[in-house]
Amino acid sequence: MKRKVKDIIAAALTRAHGAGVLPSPDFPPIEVEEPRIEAHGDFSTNIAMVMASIQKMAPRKIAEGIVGAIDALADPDGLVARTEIAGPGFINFFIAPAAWGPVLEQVHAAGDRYGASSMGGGRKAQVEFVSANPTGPLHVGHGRGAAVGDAVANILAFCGFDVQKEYYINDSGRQIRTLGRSVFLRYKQGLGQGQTFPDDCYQGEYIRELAAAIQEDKGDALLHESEDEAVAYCARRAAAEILSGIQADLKDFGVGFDRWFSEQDLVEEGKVDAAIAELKEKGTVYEKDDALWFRTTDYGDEKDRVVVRGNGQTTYFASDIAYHRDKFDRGFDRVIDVWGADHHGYIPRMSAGVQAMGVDRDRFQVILVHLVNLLRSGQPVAMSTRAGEFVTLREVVDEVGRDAARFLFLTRHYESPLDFDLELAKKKTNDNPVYYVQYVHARIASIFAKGEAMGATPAVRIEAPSPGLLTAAEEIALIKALSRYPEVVENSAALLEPHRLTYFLMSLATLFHAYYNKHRVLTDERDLSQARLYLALAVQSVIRNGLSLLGVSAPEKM
RNA sequence: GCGCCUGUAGCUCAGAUGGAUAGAGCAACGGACUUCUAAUCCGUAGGUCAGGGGUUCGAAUCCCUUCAGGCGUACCA
Repeated sequence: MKRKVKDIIAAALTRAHGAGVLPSPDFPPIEVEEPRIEAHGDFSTNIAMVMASIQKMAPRKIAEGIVGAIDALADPDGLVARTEIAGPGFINFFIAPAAWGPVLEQVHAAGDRYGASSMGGGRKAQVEFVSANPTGPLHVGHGRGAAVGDAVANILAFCGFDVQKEYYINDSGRQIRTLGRSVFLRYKQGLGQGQTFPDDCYQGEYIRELAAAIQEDKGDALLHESEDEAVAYCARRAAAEILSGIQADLKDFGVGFDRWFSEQDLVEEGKVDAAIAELKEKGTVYEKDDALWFRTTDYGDEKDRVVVRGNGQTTYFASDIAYHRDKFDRGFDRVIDVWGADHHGYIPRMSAGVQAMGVDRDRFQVILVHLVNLLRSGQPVAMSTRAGEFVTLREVVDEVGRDAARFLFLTRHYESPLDFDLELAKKKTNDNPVYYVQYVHARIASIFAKGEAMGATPAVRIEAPSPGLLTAAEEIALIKALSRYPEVVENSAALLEPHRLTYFLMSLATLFHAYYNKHRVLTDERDLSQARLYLALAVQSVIRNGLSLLGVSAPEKM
């Protein structure tokens, strides 16, 4: 609808210029917004004020010229019932109530694809997210990253990008060795070789469990191997087991990946060395204090960074450069990384890496997801990663359910810290937005069940009602909201902000609940009932559509 | 110290690319179930958009600055 109003304005501008009312043919982009205040109409434009200096005319005078040019030629469908010039020069548009009808037809015609766009033009985009080290189970923070990454990927795919979802496994390097050492020490303790357990080892109970499993399997065999071999064995085995746990957790959270990318493979295939060689070739590295430094300051970083340490080992950063080299080699036009906010200092460095490889900097984007504060009835739940005491994603999902967890993770902008209250997440009331939205879907399903029992024909589902039946204020408000959906989806995609969709769904739900309480869908009048069923079905479709982009189910019954 | 993020109603938060009189939920108070699911709705009340400058027809939004909080600032990952 907004699109059509823009077209009308554009036509009016041309006509006004042709009639000599507007001296200059130089028209700025037309912006149309929906005023907050109802009295200001359904849409309004500031075009007259923006053009004032170009046309060398007073804004209100220009507005008069434009309004005068809105005639049957500019508005062939007769959408505009009335216009007015207000304030410093706004033009307000009042849409004829009957003109909203076709929006519903569009919703029904497009079905599951309503709101989809070709914005991405089939370009390849990769979203890499979660990527937690396989040194321990996923916690709630990872859950938020998973919910955000998955939703962003879904939204981009819906907007015409060819999206691939990837998980990067840090299965090489020091943390994995520490994992092996931790497990081996617990293993030795289990066999009575009790030594002190260092602070820099992983403290969690799961380490003991892994050690116990190894003991059960291998007895004391590892004690007869060299320590290096034993630690390496523990590391390999523990990492594999933890990783399969992570994979199961994500699967049960409804998050799937197209590819699990191993850092170890990257190293073994020589891609890390190749990346370093490429940097050398390009002359962006230098040696200092036995180490090899990458001149990231050339790309805006605050200091240069080491890629090869004095001891000859490559850094994590070196792997990451190689990894991103590989991503772009795989043909992605856009690479989007979802990181925990504590890694924000890493962005300039990674961006430097990408640019040094000759990739345009805006093809690489990072979404920083801020932390989750876990609460229970308003009280913080003690969490200490240090002591290995943290609440896992699985525990949370088991307690509150997958839909609640996923939806609540998306109720904030990801750069805002999120309070996640376990008790609130379980509540089945107004306080809990998940059920509030899902309830609309179930309610409408229930109306249809009732309608069929009353003998409403299936035809109501596909036939557009005759115009003029859906004129209640609540009905127009619902249709307006539905007409905004495609724009909300596009904005979500353009800004990589799924919470916009979450908020849209909550406000659509509010409108429907209000409508439901005020009007009956199933009435004695057949035509009216059909019209309202047609509207209700459109609302249900958009709710389902939006929830599915967020990875949340749309139940028929609650 | 430097860098990034945040600061909007008592609480939790929306307000992309500058628009008219600042938005929602919760909490508080008062109402609505013989009805298609009350997991709902309606109403009342609540504000120096952290403070101060600037840019312009117009600023929560852009710029500068002060303050407060969070995070980062490794030859760790």
